[in-house]
Amino acid sequence: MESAGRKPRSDATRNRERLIEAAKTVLAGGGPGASLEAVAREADVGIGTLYRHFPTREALFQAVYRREVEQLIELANALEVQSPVLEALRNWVHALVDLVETKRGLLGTLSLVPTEGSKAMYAELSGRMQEAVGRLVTQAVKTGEIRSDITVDDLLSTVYAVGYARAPGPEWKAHVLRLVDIFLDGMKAT
Amino acid sequence: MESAGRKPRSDATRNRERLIEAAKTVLAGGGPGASLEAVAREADVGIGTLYRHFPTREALFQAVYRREVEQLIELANALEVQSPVLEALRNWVHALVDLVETKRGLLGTLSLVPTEGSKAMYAELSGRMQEAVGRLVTQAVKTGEIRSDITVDDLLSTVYAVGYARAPGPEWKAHVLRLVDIFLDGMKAT
DNA sequence: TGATAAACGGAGGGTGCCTCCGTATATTAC
DNA sequence: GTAATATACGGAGGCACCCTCCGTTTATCA
Repeated sequence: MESAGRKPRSDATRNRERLIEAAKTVLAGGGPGASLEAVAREADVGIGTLYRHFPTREALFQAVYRREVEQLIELANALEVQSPVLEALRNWVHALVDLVETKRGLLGTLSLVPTEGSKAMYAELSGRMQEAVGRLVTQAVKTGEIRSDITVDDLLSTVYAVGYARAPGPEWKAHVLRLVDIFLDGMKAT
Repeated sequence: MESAGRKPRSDATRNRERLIEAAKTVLAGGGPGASLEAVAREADVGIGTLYRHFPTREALFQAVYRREVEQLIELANALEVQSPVLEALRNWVHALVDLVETKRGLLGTLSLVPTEGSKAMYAELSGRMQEAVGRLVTQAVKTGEIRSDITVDDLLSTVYAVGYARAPGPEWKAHVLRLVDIFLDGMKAT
């Protein structure tokens, strides 16, 4: 029995995926009743299974966050062929707002203080994401759809700032999307 | 027996005070082991007493916060006679950093979403505080110790921004104080 | 198809949340 | 001073969550 070569059991992979999905659903909202036991219940697995896959809250957070960002990167790549590019950008930014909501919710609910390790992960993912959406921005500049002095940073930091400044609540998303859309309008080439 | 006219029992007032003090000590740090039961233990009262005085987390938060801000206002008044005024301002701002730390800690530990009621309280207290420290700023401008274009808002919003931007942790206070001192230096009249 | 490494689930011990109520005491009236 | 009573106290108790541990189940591999 070669333990290193053995394929991971199929139920393990499946349960891991279900747990990440459940964690996003249950915890990201951050509402009352959010708990790791609730996550396990939602994923329809035992609490022990949750802890085996994710020994710490941090590990669970990282898994959800990583998956979300990966999807955001894929989305940016997929949108590269869409036109007008500005519309593609708008779609992408709306997805980014979802990410901010999820991240804030998770951090709040799990009451985590970012550790050194998570900061490193954050930096790596953030870099890759920036590169992916950077291509969209460059393209939009090239086609003349947006002002030429706009950078990826302008866009991302504004979305983050707006998203974090607004207090969480039922109106959060609508409010943030509205402001973000105004900003996107402002980016249009005159 | 006129229930409305009766003086509050002395032990009640005392315990209330002890609870507020304990809440500040135990919760503001926000570290693990922070809990309402821990607050009651620290205050040396039963858990029932805590809940009688502060039926909700919000109520406890408000009591601590209000007391802190009142003290900050008194401090500003007391410092009006100190000179140089810039030194008085510096002392006051350091106390403000403590408040930001406490407030962040409490909100985090109690995982509160500000309600309408607390926002109103916040606005009222914030206004009174601004007025009190505003006199210090005005005076410092008059004596020529700081640049004449400095406003109270410049000072307060910078302290808040710096305080909230920096992630909580053991280095938080040192870091924030350093940045704030740099800003204060920058305020000096040339 | 059997052996076994890997994964599962949930009981259980500890803690926190909040309520409820019997007990204790500060205040008031006389 | 003392009795009456409004007021406050403390903590037991019921419930949920946290996390660990381990007996049971199952997917993989020979």
